[in-house]
Amino acid sequence: MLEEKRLSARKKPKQQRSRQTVERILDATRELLKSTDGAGSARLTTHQIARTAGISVGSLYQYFPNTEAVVFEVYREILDKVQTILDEFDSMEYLALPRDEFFEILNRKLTEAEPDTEIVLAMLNVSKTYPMLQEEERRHAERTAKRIAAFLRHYGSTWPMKKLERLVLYVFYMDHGAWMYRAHVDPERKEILDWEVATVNFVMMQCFD
Amino acid sequence: MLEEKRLSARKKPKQQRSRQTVERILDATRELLKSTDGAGSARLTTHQIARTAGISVGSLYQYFPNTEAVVFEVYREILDKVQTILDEFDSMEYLALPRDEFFEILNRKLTEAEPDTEIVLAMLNVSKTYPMLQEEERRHAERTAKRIAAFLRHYGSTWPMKKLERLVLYVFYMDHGAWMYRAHVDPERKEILDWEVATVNFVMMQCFD
Amino acid sequence: MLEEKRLSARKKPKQQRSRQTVERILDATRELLKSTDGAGSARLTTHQIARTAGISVGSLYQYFPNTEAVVFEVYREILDKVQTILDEFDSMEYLALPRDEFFEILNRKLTEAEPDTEIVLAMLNVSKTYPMLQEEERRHAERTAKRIAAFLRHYGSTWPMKKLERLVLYVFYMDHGAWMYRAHVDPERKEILDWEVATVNFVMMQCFD
Amino acid sequence: MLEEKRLSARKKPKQQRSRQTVERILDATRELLKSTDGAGSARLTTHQIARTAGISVGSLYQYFPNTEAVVFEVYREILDKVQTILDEFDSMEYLALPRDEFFEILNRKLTEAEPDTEIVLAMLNVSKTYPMLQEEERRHAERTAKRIAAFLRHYGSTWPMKKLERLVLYVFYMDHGAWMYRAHVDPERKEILDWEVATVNFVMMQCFD
DNA sequence: CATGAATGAGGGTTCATTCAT
DNA sequence: GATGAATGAACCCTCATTCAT
Repeated sequence: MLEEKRLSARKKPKQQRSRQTVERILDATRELLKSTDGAGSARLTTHQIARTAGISVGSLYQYFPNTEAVVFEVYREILDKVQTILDEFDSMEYLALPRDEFFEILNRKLTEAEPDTEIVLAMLNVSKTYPMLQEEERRHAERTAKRIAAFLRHYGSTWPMKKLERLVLYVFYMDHGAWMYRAHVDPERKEILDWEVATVNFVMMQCFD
Repeated sequence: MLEEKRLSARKKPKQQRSRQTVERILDATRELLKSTDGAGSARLTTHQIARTAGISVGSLYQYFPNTEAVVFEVYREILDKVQTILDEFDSMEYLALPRDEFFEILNRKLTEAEPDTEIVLAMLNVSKTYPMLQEEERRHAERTAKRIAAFLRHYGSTWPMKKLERLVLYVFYMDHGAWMYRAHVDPERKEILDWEVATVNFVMMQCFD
Repeated sequence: MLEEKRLSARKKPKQQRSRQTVERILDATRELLKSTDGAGSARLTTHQIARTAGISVGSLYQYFPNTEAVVFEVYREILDKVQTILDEFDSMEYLALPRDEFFEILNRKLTEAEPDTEIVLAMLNVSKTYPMLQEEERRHAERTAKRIAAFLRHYGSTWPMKKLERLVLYVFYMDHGAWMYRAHVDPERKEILDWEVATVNFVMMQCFD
Repeated sequence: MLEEKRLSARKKPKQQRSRQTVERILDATRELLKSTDGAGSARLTTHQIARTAGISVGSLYQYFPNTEAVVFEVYREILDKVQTILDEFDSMEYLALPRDEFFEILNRKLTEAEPDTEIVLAMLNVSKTYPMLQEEERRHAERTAKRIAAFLRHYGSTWPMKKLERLVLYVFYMDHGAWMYRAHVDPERKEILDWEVATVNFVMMQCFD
């Protein structure tokens, strides 16, 4: 009875035209999210998105069951990039590297995964107002923590797995803060990147003491 | 065109009864913010607040020009506590302490400034949906950064002032992340506190290298 | 989680003004139901009702949680009249009458309970499109059947109670048809009344064979 | 201004494929009507019908100008069966039967005309929401009443024709009620059939007194 | 002052219908 | 012919804000 609110796309676009429409919707959403500049209302409306995308509301609803689903799609694309990077490092080639080098490269890659700082921040903000996004965020955090914890184990940490996961999770959330800093204060300056990497390294390396 | 929205209370409550009403409104707001559990979207409505406060909407508008102003007031009280602490430490007495002890005490005090974790987190969340709150948050961050940067200077950092301020700001935002970690993952476990203090210290102390 | 859709009024009107508003809403609803002439779309909209009542949609929602609730209220007033009549007959005074007289009077009273044929018919029609109204209708039917079955028992029918209830229910639904006849075909002509009473009597009296 | 809505099929399907498509549409509609279970609101949507029929909306509009027309077609097929039965009885062969036997057979045939109880009831329900269906229903009722009245005349009733027609019409509508009873209360139990036949007989036979 | 009734713009969503491919 | 993408009017409902009492 309690019909689960769908987030998945409603309809698989079959024709060329519709694939374009979906892309336009996602683009418009990204644009709007950015335009709020990390400072914004954090709530998009279907009409807004449709207007920006140059389509009608009806069209939006052909492909997405609700606003949240649109935002969800945009978000998932961002999160997927992170998982892809982790997949890449989860290989003989990388895991053979010396510990410090491995994490140095990994962390740098993750930090630079999404070049569009504004949109990541906007996502973190809006996610607060969409319950399903919150959940996805949390799931993503946990999955990521698990995988990085495994890397730490591989490199010889003797901490129990659960504790390792919590540590990574802590780094993960802490890093949200770094995003805010970047967006609000210092979108260009290089020093933040170094600070960030240094901090992440410092915290993570505790597990080898 | 862009009519500046008023945030200050409409009238200064002078009589006993009025001050009581204002206080009831603020209490209700705090209560509602907390009840969102740090996870919620937390758009408050004027009716909600009024009902919780046991007054009528009309009365609410006697004292506040709009919802944002109410939330703003609550927020300002929280932020003020931080400034008060900084005032306290900005004195001969404290500044005579040894460096490590000074920052140890300061950081601990700041961390414990607002005992009500839930409400701070709720505020961080809702602030995203109220532009004026965002601004206030930013102003607060900068003011605080300036003052702590001054402390770091006092204790001998040779970094340029601007860079010091950025460093503190970085710590400041990073700490937001720690709040989220606490709320989402680990409201009880003690280890987070140690990690947090260690991290903050690590980052800050860079300016003395 | 599955928040039961409310049908009860939202707010008890406290001031004179609001009681008027509620009355205006109900009047408008009745008017609209009738104006469809038993032939109509069978679906009212909130805007329609509000416009007809000369108020704003918002006001409607102050007193009713949704359109269905408004219609429900109108309906309940009609059904209540029937229950009131049954209450009246459930008394020493009436139950002492001879059988044929008792049912003769009862049936005539029930038939004439709601003088506004059109609105009863409209209700029967719209109820199809509002699940909660359907339920109420059914509840009403069963309650009524039970009560009249008890009367039949009192007058000596030896049929089992359940069967008696079914018989009355049958009469009840059959009579819906008579309403349609009246509304569609013959709003004035007296003969229908006699036919109706005769039919009802004929069917009911079977239980005394 | 009041542009008359077309109900007839847009094109006469001549080719094999087209007739098949039309048939699929009608089947889908019947299926959907039944699935509302006699209790449902039963506003069908064009997309629903098309999907169920396994065709595209566009195709549906090739053959029917709008949803109402589709339902209309389904309805007409049901009503036509009744007329066909009446045609059959309007013949020397049947009219030579004794009165009681004639009506006995006729009523039984009519009752069993449409074996699909659910769909008849669904139609009675949805017809309320389509003005043109209502009209058709009424036309059908009047036509049928005229014909049966003629039978009654043939068998010697001395009532004026108009009055006879009204009587049959009354029986006709009353019987709608019986359908509802069956659907809501007692889909299995045999007693209802006997009650129904008895009632119809009782009412009709009045015209021979 | 306090109350709560009234307002209506605006957001979410559906669906009949048209039309380019 | 068939397809399904696109449209937008229309419905439902909420909530900030005003104002008569």
